[in-house]
Amino acid sequence: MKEFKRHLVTTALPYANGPVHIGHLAGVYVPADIYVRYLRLRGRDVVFIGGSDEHGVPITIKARQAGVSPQEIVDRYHALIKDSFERFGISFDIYSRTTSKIHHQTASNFFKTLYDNGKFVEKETEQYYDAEAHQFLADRYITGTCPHCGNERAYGDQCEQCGTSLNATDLINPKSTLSGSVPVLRATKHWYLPLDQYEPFLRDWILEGHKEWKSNVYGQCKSWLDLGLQPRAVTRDLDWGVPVPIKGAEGKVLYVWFDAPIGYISNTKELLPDTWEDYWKSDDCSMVHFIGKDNIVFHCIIFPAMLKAEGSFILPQNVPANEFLNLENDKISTSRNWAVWLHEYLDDFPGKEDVLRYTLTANAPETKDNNFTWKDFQDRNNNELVAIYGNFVNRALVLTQKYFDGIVPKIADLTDYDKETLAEIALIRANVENSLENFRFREGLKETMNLARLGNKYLADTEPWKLIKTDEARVKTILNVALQLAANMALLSEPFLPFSSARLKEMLHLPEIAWECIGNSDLLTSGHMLGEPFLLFEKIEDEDIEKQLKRLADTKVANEKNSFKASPAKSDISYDEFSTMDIRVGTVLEAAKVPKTDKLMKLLIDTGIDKRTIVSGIAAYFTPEELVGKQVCVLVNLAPRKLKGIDSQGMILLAEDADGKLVFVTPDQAVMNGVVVK
RNA sequence: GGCGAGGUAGCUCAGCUGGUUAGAGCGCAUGAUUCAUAAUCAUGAGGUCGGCGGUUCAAUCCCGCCUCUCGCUACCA
Repeated sequence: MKEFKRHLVTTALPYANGPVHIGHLAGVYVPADIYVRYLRLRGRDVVFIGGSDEHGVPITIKARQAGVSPQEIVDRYHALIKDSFERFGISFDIYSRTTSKIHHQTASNFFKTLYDNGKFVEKETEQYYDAEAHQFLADRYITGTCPHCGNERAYGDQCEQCGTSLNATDLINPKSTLSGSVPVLRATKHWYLPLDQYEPFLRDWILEGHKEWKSNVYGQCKSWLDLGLQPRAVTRDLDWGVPVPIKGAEGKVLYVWFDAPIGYISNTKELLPDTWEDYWKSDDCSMVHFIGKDNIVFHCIIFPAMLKAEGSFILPQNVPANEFLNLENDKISTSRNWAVWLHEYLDDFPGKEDVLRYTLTANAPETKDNNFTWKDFQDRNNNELVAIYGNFVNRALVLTQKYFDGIVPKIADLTDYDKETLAEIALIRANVENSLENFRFREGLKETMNLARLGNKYLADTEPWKLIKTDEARVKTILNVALQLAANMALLSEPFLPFSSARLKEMLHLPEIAWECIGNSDLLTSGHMLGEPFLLFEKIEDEDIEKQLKRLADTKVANEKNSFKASPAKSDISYDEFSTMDIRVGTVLEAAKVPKTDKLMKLLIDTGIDKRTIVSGIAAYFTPEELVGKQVCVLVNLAPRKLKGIDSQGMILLAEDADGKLVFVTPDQAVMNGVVVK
């Protein structure tokens, strides 16, 4: 592995419309912080960049809902996020934000450079425009009736009732959420980054040049490249963001995914106004992006293409993306409040920052999605941190206190076993280093704990509490060795457990010692006065865990209550309008799954009028066998539509339950096919 | 459906380019021990390495098919 002069470590910018939860921590911030702390301890030149992502449509919507300005929203969450990271010991060199002046300038200049060098393609498309509010509407600003489930409050990008993703133009009766007026389609011009042109470069750089990347990252990139890249719009019609810095682009801003990664550059600039280019534009700097798997394509495909287009920046050396963390066997979800929020954890478990850091690292989703449970959190604290690490330290200190008044005793003679034990430290250190250099944090942590295990074994084998009656000189040697192990543990565990490391150093009255000294057996000199022993970790009781579990159970109950709300009645219609719908009872004659789809079923229906083909999205809930012979209600005068190449002539009526399950609306006695439903 | 990642002991995970009896931590059982927050130490039980085929002298590791989980994507009148 090439030795770099400088290191630039970035973490995904959390979106400033909500607080940070354990999923963010486990996937991005904890591993990044371990890596950075390690590099610093090795004396490497490293900058650690973080910040809030504060632009984009969801923030403007949240602001509108709360009746405040977008700035107020981002101010609130930026402050909350920044503060909780700080309390949790994520050791950013800077945690800034994309609404900063310097970011606006940087992003603006970046765009301008690409524009001036002809790196963009201009395209005109038709988008909804609100004539009353005098602006184009992002998909999220348009509501209307979902063509699938009839929800009248579906958004232009997605219906939140049935989960379908939509195009704004799909909506029935579209309405602008700004003015309530009916939007009109109008042409608008945007700039696109022609990603397709960068395909050969990306292919060579990633697929040939970075085979060492994690398999999930490499595989995802390969998948994208093999599918073929499309030009992507880098601008939007919106009034919240970085204005597009060219003439004729008034009212347009940079699309949020274009401006956000530039935030890494801006924040470095803010931190190091004079020397930032040493990190961003010098081949002897290694840049590493810590992200979650949802961000792979942005950091491995799009941002590198942007950097390449600009021309003067380096590309990331690695992008160690993690998978996702689940919570108590369920997906973490901000909207469902299914999460452990960092700021709440810090309040509920004061002084236990390292317990969460430990649990999240030991169980990090490095290779696949993992599950966080409070029981596991308690077990790892009680059985590992307390029983192995804390206990060993406590034993060494308490024995020294008891026998030698807390003064590091002098070594008489080292036995072979003593020497072997001490020699083990350097081996463990090498293993930890190797793990961390290769982004294997789980493994590094386990290795670190092996040092404490070694200490416990050493004490059990040498039994100083027995020897004290017969051979005080030997006990002095034993405790000296044990204390050296404890001191080494204080140093070795620092990247992972910085708070405990500091407390242990304090307990040992250990001065600042270089990482390279780990493995030495004279970190504490004889005659050195130790501090008062206190407990490094405390047990976590069942009631603490039960409190957290109850909170989650309450959330679940609340979610179930909220999940089903009968949608409000639609506006009145006349009988004539109703009677235009021709609904008949029909019988299913044949049913077969449509190949190459998950949900579509092709049905042949005897409507009494004729026999016709209808395609319906019910394959997930019914088998063909149970459908044949069934009587159903059919809207027969719905305009035909092609689905997967099959002409669908009508619609089967179904009721969708709160959990999405579909149920037929069917006559409760057999009737003739073709009978009218009214 | 397409693509990607994953399916290894009760739980969480290792297993690097195929090679002797498949490993670790936690949990469990038994024994030892009492300096220590009943904390530790030793020993042990426990796996048809998702299923079926194939390549090979030899496959957890390579190839094909199937199946389950997660993600991206298509589809839902």
